[in-house]
Amino acid sequence: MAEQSWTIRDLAAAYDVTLRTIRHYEALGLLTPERRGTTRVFHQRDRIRLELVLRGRRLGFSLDEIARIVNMYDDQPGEAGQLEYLLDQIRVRREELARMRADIDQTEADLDAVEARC
Amino acid sequence: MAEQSWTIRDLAAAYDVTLRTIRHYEALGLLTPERRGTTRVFHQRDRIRLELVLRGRRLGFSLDEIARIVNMYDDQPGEAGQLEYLLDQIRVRREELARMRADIDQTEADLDAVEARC
DNA sequence: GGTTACGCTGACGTCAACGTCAAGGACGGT
DNA sequence: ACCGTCCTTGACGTTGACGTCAGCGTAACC
Repeated sequence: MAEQSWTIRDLAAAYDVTLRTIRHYEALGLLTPERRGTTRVFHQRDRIRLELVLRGRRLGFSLDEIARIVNMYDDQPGEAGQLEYLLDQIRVRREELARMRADIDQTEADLDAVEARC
Repeated sequence: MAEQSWTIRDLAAAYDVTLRTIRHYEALGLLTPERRGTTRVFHQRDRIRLELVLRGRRLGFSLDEIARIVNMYDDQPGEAGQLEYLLDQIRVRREELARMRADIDQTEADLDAVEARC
């Protein structure tokens, strides 16, 4: 069975983003579609990447940070220094996520209080 | 005992933001310091507000959204329409927070996987 | 063979969230 | 009297994340 592929328009519709956004993400190296002539051809890999990007975006990360994060998924951690760096980045992200979770908890508690006042 | 107060510099140092940021937040109505002459004088209320703003910021909300949220804490929900609107806003925020929590869970699971690969 | 639909690349515009001067007023210390 | 420190208000600059428009190519359809 041949590998499935999508046009830029397909992808934009599927994830509710604009064509410009997808092109922008490619310019930043977040997506690396195949080219047939000048036309972009997207594969499953690109869909997964886009999902990662959008999730990062919802979590408030900059596209720059997201780039570093998604590249962690692909990188073969060749050298030992690279590996160390990678694990360090993971630790940093975990800390951010943990603080976010705490912020969410606090905010929800606050919302509870506001709601109770009604 | 007199109410405690702080200068703009105190507040900036305490929350690790710039003076410009604090002035910007005042311009947007997020902070409403007292004035002694032209000089801003901050009180406990402003500290609490600033904490809310920074939490909202860490969660990726725009200052505009944050303004609406923090004002929910103060508003006396006068009319019934206002109240309805307020509760609706709370519901919307809760949904966003819930999705963020899911995103965080997913991202942490992904980080686990990346880490395990090492 | 003209129109419509889709694709591409520049390149300039926009908006939020500040950064960064410039120019000045109000203090305390020496 | 003058310095250093803190405060103020404009006002223009910057960065990120796209929006938007111009100008063009191509493939399908009628």
